Amino acid sequence: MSASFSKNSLKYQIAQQIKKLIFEGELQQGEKITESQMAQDLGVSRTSVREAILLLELEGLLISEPYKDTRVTTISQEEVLELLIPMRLHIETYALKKGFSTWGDDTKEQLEKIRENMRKAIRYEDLSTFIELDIQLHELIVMSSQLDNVIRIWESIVHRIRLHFLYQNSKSSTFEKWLNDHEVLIDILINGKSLELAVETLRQHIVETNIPDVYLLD
Amino acid sequence: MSASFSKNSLKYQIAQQIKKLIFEGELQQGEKITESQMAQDLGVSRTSVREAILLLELEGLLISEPYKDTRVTTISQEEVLELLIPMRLHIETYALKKGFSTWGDDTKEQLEKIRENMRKAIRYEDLSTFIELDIQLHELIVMSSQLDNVIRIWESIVHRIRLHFLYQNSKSSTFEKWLNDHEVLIDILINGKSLELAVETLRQHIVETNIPDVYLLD
DNA sequence: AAATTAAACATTGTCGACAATTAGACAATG
DNA sequence: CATTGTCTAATTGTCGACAATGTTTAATTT
Repeated sequence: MSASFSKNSLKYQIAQQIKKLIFEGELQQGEKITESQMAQDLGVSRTSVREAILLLELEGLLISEPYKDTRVTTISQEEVLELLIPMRLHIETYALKKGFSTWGDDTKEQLEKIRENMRKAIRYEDLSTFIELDIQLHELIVMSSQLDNVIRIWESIVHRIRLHFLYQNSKSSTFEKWLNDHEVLIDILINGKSLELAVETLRQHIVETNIPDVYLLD
Repeated sequence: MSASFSKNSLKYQIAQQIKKLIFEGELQQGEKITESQMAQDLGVSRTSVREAILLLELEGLLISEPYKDTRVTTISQEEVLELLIPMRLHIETYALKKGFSTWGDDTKEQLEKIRENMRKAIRYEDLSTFIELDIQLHELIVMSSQLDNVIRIWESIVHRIRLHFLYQNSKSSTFEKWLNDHEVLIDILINGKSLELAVETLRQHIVETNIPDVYLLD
């Protein structure tokens, strides 16, 4: 199974740049994108931009109507909380179950690095960087499973979730709580011997960092 | 929210045709697809085929390596049973919860039609048509929710599942059981007043038709 | 003969040009 | 006055050609 994706091809790079525009708030939900304009801005052909757009459309970040336009997707909070996050939970715990036993030193080194940077982000009270690192952490867990199908589905889900949380004023009240949470999780992932404990900690972590108490009925 | 997808654009048509080749067994798992060949066969340009391939790649049916080739995806039974089907369960029950109350007469007519055709398929002992109708039934449930994001994720999941079951010798032993199952499910969907009952019946149905007893631990 | 290099081929990646479709402005019609 | 039809501009859809890359084959060297 091809572990190495084609992250360096032009269309992926373009998709990445458009993603950046979206996640940094340059492009807001519902805002229009024109292929030719984007092609000119980025100095590439429209064909490549089209492929990038198709990519992002299938990833759920953009939605385009034929002969009309392409716009940044609008996602409802309900969908995020009731559908996307539960699915994310499924995927990540599955990836951890399947991959944990094969984790090498490199994975643990990356974990260590993320923890290091998280502590830094905390010292500088840099919330956005911290959130970025949180995503990296979860990405690492999924990537380490080396299951291509899992990785892809996860990406499409997480992008949608991320897009939604962009337009939520992140409450820094929960920030304090997250700090300890991450320390515990990473410690278990690096040193823990029990897969079950790791999975359960991860599950708890996702639920607590994402789902308001109101929705915890299921 | 744009309920009408762009199912008629060329790339979707091409994607559909390639899908057909896959689901009818013309193209087997791991088999290679060449863009130019496909373009020639279908009488369209390579660009359009490329876009269709990208579509199917993101839907999980194809996997392509840059400058090398594109092949039909290989999916493990483990992924299907432990990841994809549980996610499918999530999605369909969610779609039913959200959409059920807004179902109009047209939806119920379509349900009736599917039931009709299922009975026919049974009389002729046409298993493959029956399976096709089963997919249509579930598709209808999801489509009726009119939630674009949900529909997309569902499609990508179901295509992968379908691809997998293609290469499983469908046991006709369970066939008998399915017949009654479907009658009950459709009856509740058409006449049932209780959403909860409908959801629970659907859940039961998916579990029973897809997951071998061995995997029912969760 | 085995290993290495180089040329030829097949396939995918990128591009600019042209066609098809849509939306909006504006006139013709009842 | 509302409606319908027609033009125009903007945008997306489709195409064939050429560039970049990977694979195979054949020649060359040891």
